[in-house]
Amino acid sequence: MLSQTTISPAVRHMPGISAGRLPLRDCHLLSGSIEMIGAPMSFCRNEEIFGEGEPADYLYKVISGTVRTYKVLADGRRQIQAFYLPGDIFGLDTGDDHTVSAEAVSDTKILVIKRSAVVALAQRDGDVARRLWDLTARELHRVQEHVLLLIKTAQERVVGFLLEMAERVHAGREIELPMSRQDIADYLGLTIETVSRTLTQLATTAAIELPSSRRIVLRNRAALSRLNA
Amino acid sequence: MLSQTTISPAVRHMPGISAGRLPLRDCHLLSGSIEMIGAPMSFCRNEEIFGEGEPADYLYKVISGTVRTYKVLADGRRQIQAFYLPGDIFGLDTGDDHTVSAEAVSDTKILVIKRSAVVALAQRDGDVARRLWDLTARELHRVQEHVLLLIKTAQERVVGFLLEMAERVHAGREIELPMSRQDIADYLGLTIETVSRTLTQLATTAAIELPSSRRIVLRNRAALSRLNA
DNA sequence: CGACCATTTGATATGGATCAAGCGATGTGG
DNA sequence: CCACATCGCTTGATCCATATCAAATGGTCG
Repeated sequence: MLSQTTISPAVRHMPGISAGRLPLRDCHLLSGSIEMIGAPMSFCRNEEIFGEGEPADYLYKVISGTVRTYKVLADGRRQIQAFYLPGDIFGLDTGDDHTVSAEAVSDTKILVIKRSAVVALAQRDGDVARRLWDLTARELHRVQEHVLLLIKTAQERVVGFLLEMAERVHAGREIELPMSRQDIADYLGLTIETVSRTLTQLATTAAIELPSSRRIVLRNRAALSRLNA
Repeated sequence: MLSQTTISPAVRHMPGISAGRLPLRDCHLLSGSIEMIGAPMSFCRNEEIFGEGEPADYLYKVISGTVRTYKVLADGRRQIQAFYLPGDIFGLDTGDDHTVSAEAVSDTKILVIKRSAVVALAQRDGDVARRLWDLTARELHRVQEHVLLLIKTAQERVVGFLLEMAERVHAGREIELPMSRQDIADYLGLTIETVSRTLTQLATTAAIELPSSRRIVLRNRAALSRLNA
């Protein structure tokens, strides 16, 4: 059982914040048009950013690196809800308390923003409020796509994941995955073995190429899209 | 392929709306505190309310009956995203166009509200904006729970569904399901046969009772919660 | 080089899908 | 009022995709 009362590392580690003072800094919070107060923080690989059940006093924007949010079921199964890449905002999937835990997938820099400041601003400024709503609606849409992934076959899930990642990192043909096979498996509701087998099978049929386990070349996007159901 | 240009029945059938005039009526849109403009409409069993890809110009509040929203994959599989019961608001899971289709599960009365009116109101009134945000966040939370359901075993999914429905209809021990086994199956990512078998098995172990196929008595909630993982 | 960890590969087991038949309620026409 | 069609649901038999268990491989760091 996860503790309901621990303080999130994002607060623990940040001098000044727990004392009620936020380091002032201008930065673009919401897709680059609203000036906002935030503090940059660093997390190393696998470090916890916040835990399920903790008060959700902050919003987070990924500067560099990758973040995973997840839940662990009673029997130990872990479901990854989302991966957040540079530019993505997370932590608004919530009411008063976090309903998921968040960890750094790789060494990560994150902008931490006091939620109450944003909410207060939104109360006065309709545009900010609209932005917050849009962000949440976008997140909702993403989770709905995730639901669709989870009813598909293993091959369709893996292909869907690759296409999603390719689009989000907007790389060319080759993508660098920041997460492990176990992370991918827990995101797709599969086992690590099935993910691995599916990737090698895709490589065998020349749809992809695997220069290394974390690098994947999309060799035939048309074929992949066809396999995406 | 679903048409991208058809007009939603909610608009087609409503005299006055397509002509730009909304019947004026006071009603409580957002959990009962904001006066809003809306028009009541009726849909009979299995009638379409709106279709995927249509412009999302309205929000909907269920007065009586039940609504399902769903997507159909290319190969014909149908995934039900949500069931909406009396009091629930749907149609805000979207940007400009509906990303899902909506149908009446049973004969249903729905309040139809012009989206632009709500958005305009939210722009001026921070409380309304906050309400919209909350509603979307709540929907997000619901979908995240749905994701968790989909990685569980068949028995856990069915039990989870029963407990969810019991809570939402806040009935006593006996719940009346408005939807068919096929609807339940498409919500849970299972087949109709597996849903049926799981229910009879739960009945055999005395966790539930099945007076008729649509009526289910939760005989042992503690046992059910234990089976919920 | 050797330990460690992530990943791949192989062999087998199993939960749920699929295919197929039976059953019970509801409705319709004779 | 009954014979019969229809539809939703249940039950049975078999199959298959993915999980599970187990071992081999490979890459990284001391």
